Amino acid sequence: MRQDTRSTCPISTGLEIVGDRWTLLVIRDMMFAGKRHFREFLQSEEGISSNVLADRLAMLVERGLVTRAGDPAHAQKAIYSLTEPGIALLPVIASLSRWAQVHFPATRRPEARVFLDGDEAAIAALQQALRREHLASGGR
Amino acid sequence: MRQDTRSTCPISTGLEIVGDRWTLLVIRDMMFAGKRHFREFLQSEEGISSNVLADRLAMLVERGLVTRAGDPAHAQKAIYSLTEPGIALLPVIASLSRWAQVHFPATRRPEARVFLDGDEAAIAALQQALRREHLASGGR
DNA sequence: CAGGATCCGTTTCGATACTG
DNA sequence: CAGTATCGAAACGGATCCTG
Repeated sequence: MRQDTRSTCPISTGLEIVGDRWTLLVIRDMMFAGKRHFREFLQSEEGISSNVLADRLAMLVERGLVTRAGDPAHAQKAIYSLTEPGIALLPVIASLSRWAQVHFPATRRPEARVFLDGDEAAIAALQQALRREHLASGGR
Repeated sequence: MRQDTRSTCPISTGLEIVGDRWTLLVIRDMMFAGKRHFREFLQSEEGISSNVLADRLAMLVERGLVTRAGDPAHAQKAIYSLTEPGIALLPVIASLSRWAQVHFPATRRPEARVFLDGDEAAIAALQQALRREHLASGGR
């Protein structure tokens, strides 16, 4: 029972997890802009709205890419932090970012400059920093 | 590190281009499953619907990731083919795929096995094959 | 028959007002 | 400040229809 009308593709993509319009943007903000609080994500220039942001953060926590620290019931602190699976997305985002800069330079904002893809040392260093931060703020 | 109300992130992501739910799936099918025709994309197990598929293909052609060959006005052949920017996404998809397999093995379908990330030679070879195919089927 | 357009019910989004 | 409630707008998904 291999082949019916539905043909399958020989790779899995992970797009079920990060394939929507906002999820990767939130993760990017945590990685490269050091954002930790609900309010900070709201202020990203792409302009996510609060209900969608709440939804995506909840999903990220549920799937284990992010943890939420602070009072579980009601907290006005709410610190979000990347877990290991989340941190592991760094090379993917770097790779995508480089693709965009090379093939669609027009979409690049003036301030956009970090260019990690291919720089293994820099990637590893940033990942280490994120790991340390994760541990510091309530880790795992 | 500067801060106003709209804080910006130091990298551009390319998500404006490939950040929706379907675009990367179509590209993946072209890369790894050798799909070329409208009908074939429709049959992917994720189940894209024909109106959405038509829309995404048109957008991919417009943005230059894909070309459409056949009679420009009305053709019942309609062969879609990846351009260089499209082909350049291969490492990104490979990287994402590996991430998913490592951190979310549960999402992996049994048939999913290709594992190119990190295998530079294999990536380059597949890209070469795609370039040849692109030239063969109406190139540029 | 293939590519794709059209119609329409359902889901998701986006903006903003609101609550603890 | 961290979210929720609400509601109109847009996108989706499915079926069907149209055109070579």
